Amino acid sequence: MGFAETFKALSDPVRRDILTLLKKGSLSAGEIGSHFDMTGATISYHLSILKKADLVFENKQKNFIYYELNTSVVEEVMLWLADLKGGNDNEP
Amino acid sequence: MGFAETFKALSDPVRRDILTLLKKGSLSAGEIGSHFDMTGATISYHLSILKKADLVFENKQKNFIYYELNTSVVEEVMLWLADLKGGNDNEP
DNA sequence: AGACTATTTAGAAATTTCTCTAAATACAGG
DNA sequence: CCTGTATTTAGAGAAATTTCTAAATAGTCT
Repeated sequence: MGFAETFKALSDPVRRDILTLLKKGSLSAGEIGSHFDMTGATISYHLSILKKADLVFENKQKNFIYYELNTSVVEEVMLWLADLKGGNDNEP
Repeated sequence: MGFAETFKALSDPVRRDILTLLKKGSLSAGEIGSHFDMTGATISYHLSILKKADLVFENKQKNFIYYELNTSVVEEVMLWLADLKGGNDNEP
């Protein structure tokens, strides 16, 4: 719930690739994992970081867990950057 | 020159604070350092990372080095995020 | 040139991050 | 209930990051 966690989450290439994958729609942990050359445990670790940063949320169905992009947090990060760039001094 | 470096650079709170400081205008390394409770060497390390990520550029004057925010890279990051969020599939 | 100031570089220690293997949990379906 | 599949948790090792102190550069000014 702070930018710290969000930016940290975005700082890893694997996690950014996961988010890009999720752009087209929700995917199960296994489906996500199949795009990478790493164990499911490692993917699970990355997903947990994205989840803690609120960049994704999960959706249990059967015994699959589907992950979905949380665009509202992406938007918050964009606002932070816009403020940095814009130099508008009216952000609290 | 890649997002990897840029996001990594943005992932540290000290470096984000430096960028926020630079929002109001350019500052010398020493002036930046005076806002933090760390040695000048550590600030220099953070500045080098921001510089490698092209998030700031430097400007020598007398024997001071002034650092300035590079808003164009901030904009590139915003575009990446906009694409992620928007799901507009027209980005090359 | 010499002294002084500003900043960076080098090396080392503490901490954090990423990845793996192995084991645990959760749940579905016969 | 038992077996099988999907995912997470725990523990450990390797690699990267952050910070410090001490020393090196670079440039100014008398």
